[in-house]
Amino acid sequence: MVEISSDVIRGYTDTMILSILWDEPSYGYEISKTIRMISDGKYVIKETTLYSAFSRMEKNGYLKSFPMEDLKTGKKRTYYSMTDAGRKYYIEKCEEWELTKEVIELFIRKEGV
Amino acid sequence: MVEISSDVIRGYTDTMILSILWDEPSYGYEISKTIRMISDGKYVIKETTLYSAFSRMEKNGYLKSFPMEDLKTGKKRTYYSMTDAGRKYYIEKCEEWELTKEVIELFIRKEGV
DNA sequence: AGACGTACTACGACAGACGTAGTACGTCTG
DNA sequence: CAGACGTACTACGTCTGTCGTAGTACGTCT
Repeated sequence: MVEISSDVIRGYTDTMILSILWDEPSYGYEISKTIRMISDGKYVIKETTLYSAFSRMEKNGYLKSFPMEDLKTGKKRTYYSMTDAGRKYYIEKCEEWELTKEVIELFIRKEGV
Repeated sequence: MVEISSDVIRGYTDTMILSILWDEPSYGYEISKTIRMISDGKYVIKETTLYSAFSRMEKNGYLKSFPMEDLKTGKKRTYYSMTDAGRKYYIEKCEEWELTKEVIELFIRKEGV
């Protein structure tokens, strides 16, 4: 069973989170469920990784947190929304990804080659 | 200028090195030049990163080092060659890469989308 | 009553990448 | 012929992101 190593994901958890926040604000638990769902269970972000990413990104000005009540349950949650800097950062990371992918693939052998 | 962040490469430097050692043994400086050449200057591995990867991989049994004279210059160099475990590891990393790439791309927006 | 899901926070460990520095030797250049 | 530069490392310490462990709190389900 091939598994994704955290060393590869490292540096892209932020991008995943921002990708989800692009359209609308959300909060921790919901984001983690969304990531699991989108990746079809192939990647499950650890809680500590998630919340440390939040505080890092808020410190860097990519996110803003605010308390809000969950629309469905009415419970108080800590929501996060993207800032303009966050959108810019996300777009840059997407460009960086294309380059990184290209470079790494120069050193990868496809199955059967 | 988009640059590759070390957090993404993290965990794939080993794979790059092994990729170069697949066909024939080589030594530090030569490997670093080869990586720079293959990636067309897009990725330049730091010396410390390279040599710490060597000792890590030798400890893990993926590489074996031996002293040998450079065929061109006749100078003594520390050569590294892949073990069977190294080849197995490299193949696994290539498979892992395919999965990782798939997952990350689910969170990446292509230019203009 | 206790398990489980939800929703966090705090603290510390770990590993890989990197910065800085130093050594040594040979070649090239002004 | 002195100094810069390329080659070929080694040693040591720092930083950062991920993750393990643990704890809190509240609601639902069985």
